Amino acid sequence: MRSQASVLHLDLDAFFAAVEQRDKPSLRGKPVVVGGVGGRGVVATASYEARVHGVRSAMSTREARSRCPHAAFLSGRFHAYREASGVVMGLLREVSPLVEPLSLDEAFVDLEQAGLPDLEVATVTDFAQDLRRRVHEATDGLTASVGVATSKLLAKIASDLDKPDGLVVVAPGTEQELLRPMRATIIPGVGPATAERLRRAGITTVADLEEAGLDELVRLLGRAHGGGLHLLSRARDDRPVVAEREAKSVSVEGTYDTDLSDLRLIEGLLARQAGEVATRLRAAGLSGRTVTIKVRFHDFTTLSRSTTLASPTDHGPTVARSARALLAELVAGPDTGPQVRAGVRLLGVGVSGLADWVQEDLFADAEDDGAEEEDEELPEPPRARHLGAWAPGMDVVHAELGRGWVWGAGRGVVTVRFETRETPAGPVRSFPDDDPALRAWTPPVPEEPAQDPLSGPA
DNA sequence: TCTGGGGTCCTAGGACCC
DNA sequence: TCTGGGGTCCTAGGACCC
Repeated sequence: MRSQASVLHLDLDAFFAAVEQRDKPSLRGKPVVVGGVGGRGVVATASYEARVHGVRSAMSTREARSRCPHAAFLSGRFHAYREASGVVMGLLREVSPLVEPLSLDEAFVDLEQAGLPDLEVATVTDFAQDLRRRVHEATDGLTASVGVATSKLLAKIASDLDKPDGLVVVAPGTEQELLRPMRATIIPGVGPATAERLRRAGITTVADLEEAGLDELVRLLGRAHGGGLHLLSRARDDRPVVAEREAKSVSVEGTYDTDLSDLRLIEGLLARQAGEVATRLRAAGLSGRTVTIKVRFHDFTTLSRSTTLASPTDHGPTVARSARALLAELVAGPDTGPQVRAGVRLLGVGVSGLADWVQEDLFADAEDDGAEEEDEELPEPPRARHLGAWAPGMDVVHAELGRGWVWGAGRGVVTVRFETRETPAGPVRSFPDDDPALRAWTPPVPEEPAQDPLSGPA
């Protein structure tokens, strides 16, 4: 534990939804829900206006629609989220060399490295308020909630106490009195399963955790988890802020609007995902030895199968071949074969066991050349057909009318609202969905140079 | 038509080696 | 005949986080 409040945690408020409201003036002050818009989508972020109606993260979009039918349901624009995140992370790195991003919208900052005159509560409070103001300015209006404390645990909990647009500094020495009355689930790592086990043992608050003692927690939750919780419940947390954390795996998965049972289609989709994984590996200068496929059936049971290669690869066809072999084993299995044929709702491919180099292996190259396969004509997956090219919320540009965003699409018509971050709320116009004057818009400059291609959505 | 996508960490058992 | 440990790698699954 540090003796001074020098760990800062910053969390952008309702991040995805806030970026959408910033960039879509007509949505400011209105309920906005960002997430999967298909039949099996879930909510990634709801604006505070939508939360009033009970819309929450991880809720199915179907339920969110029933709770808040008048909300704007948007599928998400990750280029915009990455851009905004890059601005914020850049700002944080200006302030301290030791910044640990946790996701696009969250980071720890080590204030011991920030060059403050001292780390008294008044000083870090002023500093944090100034930082929040600068984030607001640099992002054109996004708000951040900040917690500052003597540890990561307390800083993170504190940033949540006065959300949105809040600041809580936990005075050194007051950590335990703050923590004790709180639910055990306030501690990161205590999710539904752990909470239920604890509840059955009569443990619901942090104070209960503290009383339980190490032995009981280890008995209930296992060595690592129990031991960790024993320390955290006493506000004992020495985890350092770590700037660079290397990726350990890269994966792609997809849930389809209707269950898949056509084996050729499943194989083709898996091969496509393998190619995407390999492309992302190469973009990050990584390669890996273990290929894993993930399959979820109609009843939500999920299984994975993996295989480890002799040397690391970043080669699409090699990943695809492993994935295909793993699928073939499943299809041949007496239990899993019928499950696959009964319908698959999710497919995924991942590569782990990463190294930041590719082993020279002439023999592997020779094999690959022989095994290279032509891309076969694949039936379109149901999701693509369902959504079409115009996803709600996406950026578009019209040859005469300029930039706008897709308000809705269907039955051969796209509706666009013409407005941007810099304009007032704009007019709505509809077009045939194959109107050549209308194109998807992507940012002119590639991406934030500081952002690595592995950082994904939250 | 409940239940996304991209990750991390942990556990547990078996193989294998010393 | 009986009886070890420890360490590492691999696989599968589960919990959790944002």
